[in-house]
Amino acid sequence: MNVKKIIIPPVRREDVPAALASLGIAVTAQRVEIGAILLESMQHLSAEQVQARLEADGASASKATVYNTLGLFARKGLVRELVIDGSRVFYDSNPSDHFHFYNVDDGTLFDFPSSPVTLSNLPTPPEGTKLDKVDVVVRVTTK
Amino acid sequence: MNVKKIIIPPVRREDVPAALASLGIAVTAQRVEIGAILLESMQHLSAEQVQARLEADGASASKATVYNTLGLFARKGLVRELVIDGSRVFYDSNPSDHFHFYNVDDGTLFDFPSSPVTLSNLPTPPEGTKLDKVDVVVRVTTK
DNA sequence: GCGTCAATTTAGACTCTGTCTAGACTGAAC
DNA sequence: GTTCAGTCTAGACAGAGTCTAAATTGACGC
Ligand SMILES: [Mn+2]
Ligand SMILES: [Mn+2]
Ligand SMILES: [Zn+2]
Ligand SMILES: [Zn+2]
Repeated sequence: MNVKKIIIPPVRREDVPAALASLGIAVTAQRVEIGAILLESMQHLSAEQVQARLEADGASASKATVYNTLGLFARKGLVRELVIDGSRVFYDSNPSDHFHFYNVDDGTLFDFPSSPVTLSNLPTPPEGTKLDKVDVVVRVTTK
Repeated sequence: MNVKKIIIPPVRREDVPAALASLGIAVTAQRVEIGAILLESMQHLSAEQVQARLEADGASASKATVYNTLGLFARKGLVRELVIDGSRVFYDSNPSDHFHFYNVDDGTLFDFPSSPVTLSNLPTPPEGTKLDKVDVVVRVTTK
């Protein structure tokens, strides 16, 4: 497999088990719940927000499971980890390449509108390393 | 002041008080110590690393002072806060615009070699917000 | 159905970074 | 030498995330 499989939201709840399986993620009740929450739409959720939605849905998972599951999903490429503000990590249910706006005053996080942003003349990675991913965060303040 | 004053390392220890003053930072013994450490060269240090170097230099400052001082320096534009990996913030003594490589395997952080990297067609910031800064982090793994 | 077993989940202790508070200290101004 | 605002300090506290050891799950073979 040279081209990485990508799952793009929205994914219907009933299709979540197959989506997990297609990425080699063993299906469990908790993983389906968490997957259904994330894949409902393209969004950016913290671990705490995921756990809050679980409760709201009448489901639940321990803190350890929430963290383990989000970490697993990120390693498998189902979601993308975003390090934005040092106080918590966000998980992005849109794993395709795109950039972000972050409002430092109110903490809101947006995707760039789809537009032909280009990053040119990227230097090659240092000797002995290979590119993993490029994160672009444009920080804005409320005017 | 429309163009922001920038201090570029290295700055000799004896010149640190004037550098602080020029940015409107009141000069104190602890601020000079911390400034001297950071401005010795272009580098990326965490709060913990700054405190360790203070001890190594026979100086010291409380944890609260280290954090307060780094936050103050960042607000005044002497250093730049870098959010790279969610476990701690780095302070970059090169405040001019530049991008970073981060090796996720060993935690090393490099500046891009100076090269004409360009980010084109950046969308305009969302209504009601204005651009603060653009952070580009290229994550690499050890091959 | 029943036992086995590896994978998963769990509660809660723990770690770590960073913040806060309340009092002590500093030093410039008078 | 008194005052006082700004700064510094120890240590309590908070919040995100990790770890551990035990309990649970569920697929599989019988
Ligand atoms: Mn933090
Ligand atoms: Mn963290
Ligand atoms: Zn996104
Ligand atoms: Zn840098």
